[in-house]
Amino acid sequence: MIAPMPRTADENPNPNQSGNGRSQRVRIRDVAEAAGAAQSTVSNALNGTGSVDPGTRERILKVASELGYVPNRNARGLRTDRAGMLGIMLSTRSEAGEVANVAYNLRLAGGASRAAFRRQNALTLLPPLRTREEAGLLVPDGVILADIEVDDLARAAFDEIGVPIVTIEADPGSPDEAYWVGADTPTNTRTGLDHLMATGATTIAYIGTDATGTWSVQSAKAYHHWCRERGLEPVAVTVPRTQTVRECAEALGRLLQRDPRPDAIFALTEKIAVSVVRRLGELDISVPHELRVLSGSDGDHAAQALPPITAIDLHPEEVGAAAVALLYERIEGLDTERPRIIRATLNARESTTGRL
Amino acid sequence: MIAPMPRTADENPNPNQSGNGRSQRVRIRDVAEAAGAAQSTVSNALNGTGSVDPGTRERILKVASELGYVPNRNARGLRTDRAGMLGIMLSTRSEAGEVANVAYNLRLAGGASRAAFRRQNALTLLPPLRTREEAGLLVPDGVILADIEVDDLARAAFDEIGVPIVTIEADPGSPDEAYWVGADTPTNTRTGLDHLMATGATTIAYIGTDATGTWSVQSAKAYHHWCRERGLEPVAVTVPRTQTVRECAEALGRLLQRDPRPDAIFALTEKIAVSVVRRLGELDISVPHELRVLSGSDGDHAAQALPPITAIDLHPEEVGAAAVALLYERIEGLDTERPRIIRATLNARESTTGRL
DNA sequence: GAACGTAGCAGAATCGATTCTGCCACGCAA
DNA sequence: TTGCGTGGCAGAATCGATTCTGCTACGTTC
Repeated sequence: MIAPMPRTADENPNPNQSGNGRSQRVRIRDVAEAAGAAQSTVSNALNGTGSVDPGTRERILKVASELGYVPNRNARGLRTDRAGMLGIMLSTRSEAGEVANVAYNLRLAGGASRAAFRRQNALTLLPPLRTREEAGLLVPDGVILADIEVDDLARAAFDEIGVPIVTIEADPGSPDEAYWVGADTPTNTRTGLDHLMATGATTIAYIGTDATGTWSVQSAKAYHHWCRERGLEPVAVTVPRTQTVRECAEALGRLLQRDPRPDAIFALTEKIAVSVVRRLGELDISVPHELRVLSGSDGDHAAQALPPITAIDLHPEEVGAAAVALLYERIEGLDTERPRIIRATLNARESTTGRL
Repeated sequence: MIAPMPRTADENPNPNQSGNGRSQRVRIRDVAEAAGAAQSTVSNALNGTGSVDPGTRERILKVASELGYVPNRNARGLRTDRAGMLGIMLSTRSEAGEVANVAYNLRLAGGASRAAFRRQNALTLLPPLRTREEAGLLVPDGVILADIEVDDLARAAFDEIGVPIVTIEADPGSPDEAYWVGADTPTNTRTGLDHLMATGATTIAYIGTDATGTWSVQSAKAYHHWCRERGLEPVAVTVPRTQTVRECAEALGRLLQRDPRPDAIFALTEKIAVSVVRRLGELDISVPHELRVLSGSDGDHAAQALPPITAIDLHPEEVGAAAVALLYERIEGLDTERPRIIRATLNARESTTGRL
């Protein structure tokens, strides 16, 4: 009978092949042997825990790097009870690929992905989960919830199983919760409105959506405040969250019937802004001379419209990265600054400034 | 049946708080005790391995379900040498959020995410990785590479560390590799061209991109074949992969100068098609009466254009799900059918058929 | 009736990290 | 000199699953 091979120290002559056996990665034990130290010392040296002689530490780090040591995530996780991954849910409600602001969300996820990767953690894309049972099947160390609206089932599910949460924009259902990352929407909206006024507008209308998320709600509120402060009558309409071209055109139509006719429009989303500009082209209404248009969110489509649309860049990659950072701080129980506000910038383009 | 207390007595009055202690999940040992069986038997019963008496098996499954047992992923992974996650890289090259076909990619990732979740595996979003070292920091069980072009560094990196790969569309750099999922692009292109001809077109032009990915290359090739078969002169132009509105308008301009002027355009991407239709509106060229337009990829923007654009729906969610399935089969060494072709459907709309 | 094979299960080893426990040597104070 | 505290490290326990080994009871075959 052949004695069971307890794993030889021999080099695998063919390391490229995804062997049928266990992958022959360098273990902490190998580092310890090569450095002439105990496993515990190597672990302490690499993690900065315990007390290790500086000389010993140096030697261990050198050996580990030479051997190309990478800790086994499962072993570490088993001991520390960490999954080594964060979750991100781009939509907590919509079925299929019906995510609302596609470009924003993809850039958001990209930024979060990079930030997690830098910490050697995985960012996993979670499908919409509604119940505690579903959420319990794949438990990340923490979760980022985007596009969250009132009474969100996903938030409740993760709350119940004790997974730390950070939301993108404040959760309208939990106004006291400070663990969120997003924009200073009131300020951004006012900046946009001020810009429109500075370009000569006198009657500024507003097109938002009927979504109940914080961004949408806050922006509309800020618009009304801004108007009231100036003694202007607000002229606001909303489109359904599907924001189809037709719906946007109809909303625009309602605004154009107003008397006096607005000479500027603050459109909350890129999709609305693009549809509005296109429709104005069809109606032969000159942008920006007869009507200025500004978008509350920037992206390719706004930048490439004809004319290019002035837009507020919310920097979604930064938002994603900040969400990951805040989430780790929450997981680790650190009492850091929150919420985390990402400053937006206004990209002035022809739709408000005319040909440059 | 006795209500078995997993772990020690319940001393956490605030289950929402992420406890500082180890999470109190049910372990296989708890199931074994409650069912009066050995851990090994429970494991065999749950995994369908070894030989377990049907009665015992039944009892164990019942107990496990009652206790809400969910296996610890780290412990399992440590033993089986699996990460329990797949990676997906939406762009192997572009920096930042410059993914090309945003809507397609987000739906692709959504489909893959669901499919992985159903197997209790995580789908992790990987940032663009170019080197073996980068890829070694976070090693998934397998990886899906989308938007792959010739001489792709990401493919090489994962190949070197032995991570199984499935690509979205064939890898133009490895034509013999069959582990890919995608569309039957030649057939789809011909279907679109046939549709244009069936609606009365006689001179069909083509606008593609200069990307070197298989989809782009194959479609252009199919167009030329199709023309040759019919003795028609191909009229094809390309736009840079940025596909800005301006670039698309210029490409269209070149086509309109041709004599005879085309009466139909096959536009490869949704972005091109939308830009073309908009530009035609500006030029007062009637769609579809003077010029029919068809898009090689469907999405919201095509469906909501004015007029709505006939488009080929590539069913990206299905592609993503199939990619996950094929990847698992590759990981498990199964010799299953490959490549996996997802049948596309043609959504006929007004841009070719006129008002319905 | 003895020998043998096998289904079913219990017990223990194992994966590779972190972390607890305890030993040793050394420095300093009494 | 003796005693005590402590830095540094070795050894071993531990996390929770899978899987190997071997025992027992039962049936079958000669």
